[in-house]
Amino acid sequence: MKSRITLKKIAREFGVSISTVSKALKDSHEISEETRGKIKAFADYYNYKPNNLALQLRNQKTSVIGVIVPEIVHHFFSTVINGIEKYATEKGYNVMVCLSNESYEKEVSNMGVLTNGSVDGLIVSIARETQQNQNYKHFEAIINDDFPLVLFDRINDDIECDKVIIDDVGGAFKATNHLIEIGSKRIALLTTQDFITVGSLRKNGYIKSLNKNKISVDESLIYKIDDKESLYDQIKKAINVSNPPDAILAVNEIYAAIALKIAKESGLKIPEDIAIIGFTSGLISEYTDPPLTCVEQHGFLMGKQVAELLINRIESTAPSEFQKVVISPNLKIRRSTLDN
Amino acid sequence: MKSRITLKKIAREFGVSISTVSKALKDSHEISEETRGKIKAFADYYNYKPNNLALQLRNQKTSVIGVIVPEIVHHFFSTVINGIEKYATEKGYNVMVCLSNESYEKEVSNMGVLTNGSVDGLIVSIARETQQNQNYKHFEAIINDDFPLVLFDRINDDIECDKVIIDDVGGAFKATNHLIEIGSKRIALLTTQDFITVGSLRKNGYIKSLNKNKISVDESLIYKIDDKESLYDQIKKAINVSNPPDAILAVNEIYAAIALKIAKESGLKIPEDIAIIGFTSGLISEYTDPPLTCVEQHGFLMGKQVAELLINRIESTAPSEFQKVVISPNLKIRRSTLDN
DNA sequence: CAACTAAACTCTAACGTTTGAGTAAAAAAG
DNA sequence: CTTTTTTACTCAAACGTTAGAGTTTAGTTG
Repeated sequence: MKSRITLKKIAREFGVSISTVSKALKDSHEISEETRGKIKAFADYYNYKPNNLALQLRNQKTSVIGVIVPEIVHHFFSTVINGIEKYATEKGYNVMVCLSNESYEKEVSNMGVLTNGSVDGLIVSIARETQQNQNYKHFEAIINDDFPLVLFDRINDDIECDKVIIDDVGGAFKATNHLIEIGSKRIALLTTQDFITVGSLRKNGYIKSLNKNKISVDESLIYKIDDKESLYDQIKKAINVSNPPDAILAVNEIYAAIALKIAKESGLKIPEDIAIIGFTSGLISEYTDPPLTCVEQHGFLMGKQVAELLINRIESTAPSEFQKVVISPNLKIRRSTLDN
Repeated sequence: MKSRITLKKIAREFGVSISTVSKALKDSHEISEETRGKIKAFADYYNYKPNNLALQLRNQKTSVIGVIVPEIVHHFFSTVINGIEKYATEKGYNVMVCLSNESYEKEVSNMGVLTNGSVDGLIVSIARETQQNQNYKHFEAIINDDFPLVLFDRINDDIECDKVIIDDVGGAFKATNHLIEIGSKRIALLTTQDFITVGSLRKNGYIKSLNKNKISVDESLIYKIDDKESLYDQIKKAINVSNPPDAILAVNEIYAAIALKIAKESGLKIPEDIAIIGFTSGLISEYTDPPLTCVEQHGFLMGKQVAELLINRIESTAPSEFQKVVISPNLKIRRSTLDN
């Protein structure tokens, strides 16, 4: 790669000092019309652009936001990133995306790299392994430095920073209420293992709705799916039983789509024999047959919120209280719970 | 944000010079055991980490790869990014993702920002608007500087750099051959407008297969879908006709899923009355009923390839010929083309 | 005891930029 | 013709780091 033209090279070309060139390019009145003109023409011709690193170092400001997410091939996360990028660009920031790949170690190393001057602030959704280990030392380190940080979706309440979450309890509550309204009595829950916070929150919403509707919680209807084994086999066990449930609430889209598939294969009619609701993150729910009713998570809005909180934190000088923004999901009713 | 500790501050603390500190932390024999010890302990206590910007400026190397894609909420692109990130991390690089949002202007500005020192190399998939305008000046600029650049998927042959593409012609050829083999005679093509290169390449593959199988090309069976209008209405016009096609090849997953939905609504049996194949990028095809046969694009592999080419280019000193890597897609046969 | 060597530092330049302070020469003012 | 002002510059420091060259002091050698 050819090295780019710098102020120094232009200065040498005209036998002037570097600061003369810098000022000339900034149209400073300190430099004569004539000198300004020739320097600008030359710089233009050689396509001079100030070096970002040098500017960032001098200004102690990168105008870059770091984002660390567990995965990127995931509709919800990529939608959030899209929202972050949109808001960040409007405000003159670039976005640097890193993946933790659900690994504690990668999360730590990514945070280490990004916080050493590369970015002005950080947005993180915590890796599964970190949530499992409950090891948040790497967060404490940057919190102590008052490094701008916003957590979203996969958060931890002990970390003192701005946060944005979906109202998972409310979403599951709404969904369960809807199932009860359409007459379901035995609602199975397909959830994740307990350490996944969103999974357990959604379970709480499910239980809250049952309680409110005076339906006793039947633990045998709650299935904790392990993502490392065959989803298909595990979900089959929830449906192919002697006394199958009359409704299913799945904490994500894939579980719901698989449940739908299995139910159909078992000859069950949807929603007559079994109604199904999932939490959406993608487009699958729209194209299944029947299309799936789902809890919509508003990832784009979430991204904008997250970016807004972070940029405010970066740009404000006065310290202010940390905020926790809760985004209410809404229920998108489709034919998997409603005949038309 | 509290300012981080620097060599200068440590130097001041012990009344030594900055270089003493720098060397002490690097365990240089030039510094006495005693001084080294206390400096290292102090640095450790205050969690000293060298500032990246300063290192990058000094070393003229950022170890960051820039990626510019048209969208991120898109299974194919996010999968490619995943592959890039995987390989880049292995090689000690970070990834900075920017979105062109299909806009020429954003592509130009993103490239401008990233190439001014922020990254060591750039990976781009060209925005729709840029392909439409045929304006590639911004690429020429960085090509002239020998700035490391790799294009993927949405490429332009006039830009001299490394490239990675899917064999779109071959994929569509395979898919069309398969349809003909199962007895389809009137195969409709749901494609994009001509300026989208992948769309027109897939059309070429379709035509190539018809020619090879001695089926005349019926232009009235080729539908150029405009992404800005209602996909549903446009695709309906391809199916709800007096003499409907007996097969559909769609150049992406959404078109295929919508076609499937419309065909079912119209009372057509799949695949008996109408067989359907799409190019996949996501998970939809797996969960439709029947599941869709599709051309699989290997985005992750593509990402690794792209990153490998770029990092080789960055790290090699000797100039070498530009490569064009072609990845062969494969046909995943599901029930939308085959009874079971 | 002069000359040399080793130890343990410091200095300086470099990466590329900005900006306030300093300076020399020319022009204007008194 | 001296003083002041203006013009058009250059200098120096700063951001944080590294690495080779230079310096000081003490100890060793012949």
